[in-house]
Amino acid sequence: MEMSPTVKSAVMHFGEMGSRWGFNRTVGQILALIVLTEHPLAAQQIADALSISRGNTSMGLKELQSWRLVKQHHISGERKEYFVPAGSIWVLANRVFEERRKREIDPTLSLLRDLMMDAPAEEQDEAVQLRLNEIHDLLESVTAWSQELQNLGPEKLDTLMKLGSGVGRILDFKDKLFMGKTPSQ
Amino acid sequence: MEMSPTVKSAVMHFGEMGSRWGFNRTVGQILALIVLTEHPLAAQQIADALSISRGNTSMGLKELQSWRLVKQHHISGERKEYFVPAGSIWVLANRVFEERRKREIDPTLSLLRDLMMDAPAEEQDEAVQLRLNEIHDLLESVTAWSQELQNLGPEKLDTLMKLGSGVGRILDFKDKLFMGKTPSQ
DNA sequence: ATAAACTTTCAGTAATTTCTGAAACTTTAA
DNA sequence: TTAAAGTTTCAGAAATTACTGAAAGTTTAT
Repeated sequence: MEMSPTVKSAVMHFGEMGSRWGFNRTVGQILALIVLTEHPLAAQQIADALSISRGNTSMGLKELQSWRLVKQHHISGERKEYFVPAGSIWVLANRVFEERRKREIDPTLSLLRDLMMDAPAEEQDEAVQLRLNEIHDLLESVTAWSQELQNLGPEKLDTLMKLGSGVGRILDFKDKLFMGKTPSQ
Repeated sequence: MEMSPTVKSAVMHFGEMGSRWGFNRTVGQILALIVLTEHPLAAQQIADALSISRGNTSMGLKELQSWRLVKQHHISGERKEYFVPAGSIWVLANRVFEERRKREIDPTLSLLRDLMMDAPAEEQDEAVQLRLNEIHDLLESVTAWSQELQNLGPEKLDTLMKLGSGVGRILDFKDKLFMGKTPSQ
């Protein structure tokens, strides 16, 4: 399974970026390869194409499945498992986003909650509590909002994004309309 | 400079999370310490509080300045440089967000542009081109939109976030109003 | 110009993360 | 029940990343 020059560049790049995106080089490369290949790929084909060990390939595929970016695809009559992207580009982007939120924000949110519980009795550092509170609230808003956005679904989200600077106008507008009877949050 | 137990837990946690957030343990710890301390801190104080070498502290501070999360604060009459957060929690969150966009999305966007330029002449893999295009467009929308949101400024952004599921309703609403004359873009 | 007070750099070391490949495991078919 | 075809695991090796501390550099005061 030879990679075309274009695919090769893209795969290499996704490898480089891999670590910034929360996984490692190999995982990034495998993802790119699967996404850019029209047909399902077997683990061995992936290992060959990327010149990596079979073991590493297996780990990488497991990781990608845990991120729900890649899924197995059984071809009837075949013994091997094949792999394909778990959805459209849009779905994949969403999954990365969500998964990262889980890994990057949730743990901090939970620590902050704990610290805010424990501390009042024990400490006199008011200012620190305030700061922690502020961080907590911000992270909580972001989390809630990102969930909200995901619930909108692709089409509406697209509308919203295409709206661009129009968002500002719509907000002003809404203020006028609902002035005084804004449903709290 | 002793850290209170609360500060200590938070600092440790930010250290752990550091790598997920795009910097390393030490950098995360330094950031937390500076954010949670009411008064400006000198490099040496930071090194002592965290029990890390002076050299490492210097690197960390440099990194945090390159992220624009921390800035120098000169105290008149003092020879040392002190360090303080570069702004409110909200500003800091924004900076992290923006900086990460630069490091995680922009390079890919530029690679995709290149691949889309080069390739048409050279290749027959239509499908790959389509995929790359799709990824490119998605990343571009996200980038444009995140810039849009930052331009809204804190208050409006806050309104928007607090709006929650209301966003959906507003969008329907807008469709009715501007039906047919939606500004194309 | 010198020294004191402080900062930065960087070569080498330590710690962490990733990768390999062989062994153990699983599944299917005959 | 065995062997063939495949997968997963994991101990150790390789590669990468982070940290230390000593040396070089900078700035300010005298």
